[in-house]
Amino acid sequence: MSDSPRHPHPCFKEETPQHEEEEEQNTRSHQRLCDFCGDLTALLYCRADSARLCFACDREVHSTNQLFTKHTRSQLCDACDASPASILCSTEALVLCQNCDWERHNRSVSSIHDRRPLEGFTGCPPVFELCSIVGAEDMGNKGLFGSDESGGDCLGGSGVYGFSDYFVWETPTVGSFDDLIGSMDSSHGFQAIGVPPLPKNRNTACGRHKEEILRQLRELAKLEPDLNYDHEDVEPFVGFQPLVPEQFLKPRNMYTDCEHDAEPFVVTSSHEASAFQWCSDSGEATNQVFLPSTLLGSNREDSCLVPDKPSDIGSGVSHANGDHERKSQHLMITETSPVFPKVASHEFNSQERDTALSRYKEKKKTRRYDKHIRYESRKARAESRTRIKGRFAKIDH
DNA sequence: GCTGTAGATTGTGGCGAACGTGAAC
DNA sequence: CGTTCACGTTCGCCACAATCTACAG
Repeated sequence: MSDSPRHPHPCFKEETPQHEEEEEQNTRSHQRLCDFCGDLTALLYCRADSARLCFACDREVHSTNQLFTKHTRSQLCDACDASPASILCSTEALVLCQNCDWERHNRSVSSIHDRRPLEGFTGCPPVFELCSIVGAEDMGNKGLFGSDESGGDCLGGSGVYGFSDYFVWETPTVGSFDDLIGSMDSSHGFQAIGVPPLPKNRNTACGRHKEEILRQLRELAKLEPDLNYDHEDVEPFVGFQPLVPEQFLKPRNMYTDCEHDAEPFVVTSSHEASAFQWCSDSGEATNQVFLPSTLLGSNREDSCLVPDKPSDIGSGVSHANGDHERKSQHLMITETSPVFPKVASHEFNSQERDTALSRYKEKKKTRRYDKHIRYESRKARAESRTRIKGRFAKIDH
């Protein structure tokens, strides 16, 4: 990741006038040609292949055998054109990789941008699913399917609705103990964070190359034999198999762009998976919180079990940071969860839930998944130090 | 509020041990 | 089913400059 830290990152540039920006964008689209055909603009990035691909080549490459379909692909970062995007900045309408996101939003002004994580996808999803994935559903309806009757959601209203939910995952599920910790403050205890209604614009996951995406999807749609199937009747996961059942059961795959991510979202049964999966639109289901299996252990409950008061648990871990303490947090919750008073999650009022939710979102926005060097001088120092078996050696003066 | 000082804390990377996982038997 | 092995991943260790914090003047 730290390929060339000394070079100014593409994101690190001054504001430019619009025409310069457009010009630059044109130049950039030439720079991000598909590694496979070398012709079309690359819009996706495959980590496994370390390749930038256009939609057509992506389909070609990853449909060749079962193994390739497991490759996770993401949109290509709009800023550096070289890394898989994992963050969507709605404010700037950009999809960004971790580095670019950090550099772009590190500054106080831009840090308030509306950002959320993006997910990759696997398999060879049909075009209408790709529309979902890249958040081009509206465009998809009009441009690909030639129908706008479905109300702005090409899958909307039907049972297959919501694939993009997995890719633009804003649903603030408690994913790690960090999140739980982050949800605690002096005024809150170990709060249940409900699953709120999905954001209205959650499907908008396109970045700067929205039009090119649409164009390529349209081309792809021409090649797709049966595009006009009935979405209600269609087998929703055909050609897209691993995504819902398996991906959901393998949390690391869900966060394939976030290898350091410490928020394993584990759904340990199909029942739970479906609960999370389909109930998001109904308010009734919003009380469910899923905890990582490591936290849940044998004490897992479908509802979140939390103490009324922050008291001991909160004070014990609220200041915690660092590996050791994080480990002990895991230990703590695992071991102490039996003593949590069992409070039905619906007993938490909506205001508390909203507060917890907003804290979660804020934390999620600022979370960094990759290693970040805070002090370059220390890094330089560490690199130049003498070592014995990897350990820093004492220098005799 | 500002400045200087002293002490405490943090962060940095490479190595190897420990650990986890899956396959083979 | 239990054991062994191979392989991949995670984590602790180390020294010390940089940074932070508290306090006094």
